[in-house]
Amino acid sequence: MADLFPIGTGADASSDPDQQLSARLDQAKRAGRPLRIKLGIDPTGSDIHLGHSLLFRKLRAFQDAGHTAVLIIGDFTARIGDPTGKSATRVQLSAAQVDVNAETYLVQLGMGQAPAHSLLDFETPGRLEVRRNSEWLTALDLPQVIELLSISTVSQMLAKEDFSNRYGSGAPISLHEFLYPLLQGYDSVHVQADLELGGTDQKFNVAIGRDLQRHFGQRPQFGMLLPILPGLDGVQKMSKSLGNTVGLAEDPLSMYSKLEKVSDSVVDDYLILLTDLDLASLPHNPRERQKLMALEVTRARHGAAAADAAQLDAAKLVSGVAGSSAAAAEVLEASLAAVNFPARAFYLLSAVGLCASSSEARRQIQGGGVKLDGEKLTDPNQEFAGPEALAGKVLQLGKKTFRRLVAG
RNA sequence: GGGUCGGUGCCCGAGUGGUUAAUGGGGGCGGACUGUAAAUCCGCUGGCUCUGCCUACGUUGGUUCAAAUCCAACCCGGCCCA
Repeated sequence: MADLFPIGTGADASSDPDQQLSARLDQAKRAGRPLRIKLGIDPTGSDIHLGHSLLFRKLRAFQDAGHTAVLIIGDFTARIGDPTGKSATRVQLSAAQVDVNAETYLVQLGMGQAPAHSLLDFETPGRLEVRRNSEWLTALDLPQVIELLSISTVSQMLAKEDFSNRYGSGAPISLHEFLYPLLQGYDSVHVQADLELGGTDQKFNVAIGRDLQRHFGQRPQFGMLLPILPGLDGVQKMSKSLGNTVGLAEDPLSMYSKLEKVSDSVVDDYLILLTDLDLASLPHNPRERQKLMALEVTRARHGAAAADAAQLDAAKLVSGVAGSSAAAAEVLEASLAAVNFPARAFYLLSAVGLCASSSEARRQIQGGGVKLDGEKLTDPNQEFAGPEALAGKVLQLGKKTFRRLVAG
């Protein structure tokens, strides 16, 4: 399912360890050294989602085959922002924000957990290097930067679709954005990567890495380009900034509920890319397929028991019997400790975190979207004297959001 | 550096002195419907324990009873020229 780059055609390709991955593997094996598999992630958000998990699953497969995963936390490049797939200049992140994000990434990848249950193997010696690219990128001086810049050309950069689109439509492109592919490529030089993993949209960046490695006298890396997972909307790629993701850290219920609602058009893609199921053996009814996919993906992350429970709970939620059902056990609790009584309904909603603001809460109540223990609230000014009147009850916003109120 | 056009709410984009928290789309959130979703229809889409008060049209000042709308300076962007 992955594309290799370069493909390695031509007369002598099959034996050239720079053109044919199998030749490189043989060579490494004879030399008794593992390959260095580079995967870079920019800690621009705080969640790893299913789109990323494709890459990590592949990286783990390399680890299990005895190779060294070189995970690069792009703490420096994140501050520039990868222009790939972007139609506007990215907001630059602060160093502190990047640090926080990087930390949560590692936890989600399984740092501190046993390899059997985690996405990456953090424990077996020699299987994982975690590097931050600020380590070497902050040390570059101007002559070195100029050297990097001299390796590529303006027309090469403008040939990249994202840049040409923006240039063509008159959107601004800052010069520093041209630096991104070069810096990412320089990462490959610094860690001496044999192979870089990435989505198919990373081909340009991987190719730049090869150019730079050659320039600095190293043998160029291979690129293994994995398909891009479509997002929940079924149209655009799964991406945090588009809000169409399923996060690995999400609880089974929300993971399942999101997945069982994806467009029919991407159900098969998810089955192929995220599960090991055989498509031919699956039911043809689209709804059945969809639910099976959601269940299987949730199982892979949370285990069969939790996934099955999530499926049951999801069914109960839509049929509207959530209040007292088993699902209620999983409902988030909200403390009334921070609420100042007497509390009016709209204030309660915002104080408990169900609505972003009290004005929004007021509107939701007026719109008929709020229930308390299954009973619709109609008056935003309805007053509650004290916590005793509310403790233990379930406050509901819309069909999917619940909070069980607890005293203290 | 010169010329020119422009910067409006999450995004796009109307509005060129006065019922303007600011038309209209998109997106989002809620409601109805359905096999979930989509599509469709309806409501909402600054904040505040709210029948009132506060903050908003790049920034800062100014003119005026009154400014997103006029003036000045500055900041930022597009295009053309250098």
